[in-house]
Amino acid sequence: MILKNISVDCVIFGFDGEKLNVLLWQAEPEILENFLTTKEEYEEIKFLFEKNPALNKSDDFWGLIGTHLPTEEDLDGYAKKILQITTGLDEVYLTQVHTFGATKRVPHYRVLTIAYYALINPAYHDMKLSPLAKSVKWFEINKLPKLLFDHIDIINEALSTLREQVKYHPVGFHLLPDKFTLTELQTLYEVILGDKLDTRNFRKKILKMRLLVDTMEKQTNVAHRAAKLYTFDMKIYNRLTQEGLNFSI
Amino acid sequence: MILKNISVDCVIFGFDGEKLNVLLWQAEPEILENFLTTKEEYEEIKFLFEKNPALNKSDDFWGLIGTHLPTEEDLDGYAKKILQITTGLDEVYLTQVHTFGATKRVPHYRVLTIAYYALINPAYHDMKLSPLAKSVKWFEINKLPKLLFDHIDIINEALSTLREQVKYHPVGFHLLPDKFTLTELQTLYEVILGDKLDTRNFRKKILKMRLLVDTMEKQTNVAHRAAKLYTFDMKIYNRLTQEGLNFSI
DNA sequence: CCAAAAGTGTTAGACCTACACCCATGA
DNA sequence: TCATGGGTGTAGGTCTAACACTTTTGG
Repeated sequence: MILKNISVDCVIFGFDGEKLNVLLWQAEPEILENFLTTKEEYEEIKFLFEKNPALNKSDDFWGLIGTHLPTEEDLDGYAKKILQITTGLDEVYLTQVHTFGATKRVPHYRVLTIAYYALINPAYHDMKLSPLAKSVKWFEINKLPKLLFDHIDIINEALSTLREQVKYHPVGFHLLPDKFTLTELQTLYEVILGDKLDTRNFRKKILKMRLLVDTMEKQTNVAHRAAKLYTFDMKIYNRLTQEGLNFSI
Repeated sequence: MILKNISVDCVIFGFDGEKLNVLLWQAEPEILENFLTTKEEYEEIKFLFEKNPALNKSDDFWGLIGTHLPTEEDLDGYAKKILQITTGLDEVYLTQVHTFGATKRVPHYRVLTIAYYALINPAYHDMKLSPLAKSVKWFEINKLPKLLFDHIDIINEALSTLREQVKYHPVGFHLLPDKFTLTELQTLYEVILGDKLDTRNFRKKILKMRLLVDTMEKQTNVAHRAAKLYTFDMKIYNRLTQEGLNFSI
């Protein structure tokens, strides 16, 4: 059984070393069926999609990844499931952001959506291998396509939540590969906060936290001085996640 | 029409000058009817309440103020409406906190609840004048009664959101009367943060923000030196609400 | 004149900001 | 040897934390 008035949408952020991206899809009927446990579940809500002109295949509208919530699924668990199916990732940073519930946010039917945001590192997953490959695509956060419903509001809300979070919690690290350079970390912060940071001060502040561990490795095959690779100290990472930190550089 | 799978619950915080309190109710059928536009709406969901043993009048369980969401009500608007009916207050600080959606959070039926929290100043409203007077009561935040469902989790989540918010946004002021003393403000912060603060440092920090305006009035009828009364500067207040502030005293 | 809470300043250390040059690497 | 980005230190100003006594008021 499907809860017809309730959907879950995920704003999936990814960082490619230069830009902040969001993962969007064009949800065709056969894809939606993958999300639901039984064919009957899909039949139940099919009319919502068929009635909706913005979901015609001919259209160039994109949407957040998500579907209606099945009766027997916990809310948080289902958000996680959506992410697993879409990206193949299991241990992902995923948090509820906000519930959008204006009466007219979706035409023809009352649907509230509970928005989550996720931070993933695209390097860990080759999207081309996913069964959803044809319909899923990364978009730069400031070059978004036309979006369904109020999805632009949802993305903006998730982005401002990310910006708030990143100031006091070490969330940004979820977007990086296991080993990363200080410059990559700085670029990540600059992209999220939308501002340039001073390199020397940034490094001082980060290193003082003792959050980073020098792996003793370096970049290879770069046409300039190779940068040290760091990883982060899980103990200190977890402590800072609990206690918060002040990262208003 | 009522959305049977969706309810809205409000965690209403009040400050009496000494303690932080939460407003709870014992929702009897005749009271619930007041919240719904038509009698038919109540009939639709009556069975949910009748089936629920925790809602027998004989019981000493209390719950958060809230009901199921009607189809034609915007989510935010309805949370505001609940608050209006309960407290008579109109211009109230009200924010969405979190949506609780575990499958078994309510027995017999799947109900997700969207939790809001509100900050009000009880001095502005005599609860005894409300038609809900018999069923509504303030409880100290650390002397809560037995609570329905997962309402204790909801209160805890709202409280930790309040604690986070208060560090970087001037939300605490909503809990104070128009004119207040610096000691009252300090007590409020101490109660919310659950910690003692240094009086001299607190005053320096607050006054440096230029957020407070000296009304040139003083307390009367106190058996000690009368304290100055302050109000706050709405322009600076609004700016700080936008930009955030650092109140980690 | 007593009890009770209001009100006030200084100092030492930590932290933040601004700023410019040399270093290592591959092509 | 050149182009490219990696890596480093200092000084001045601001903010924070710790700390104790005098003032005003009503009873």
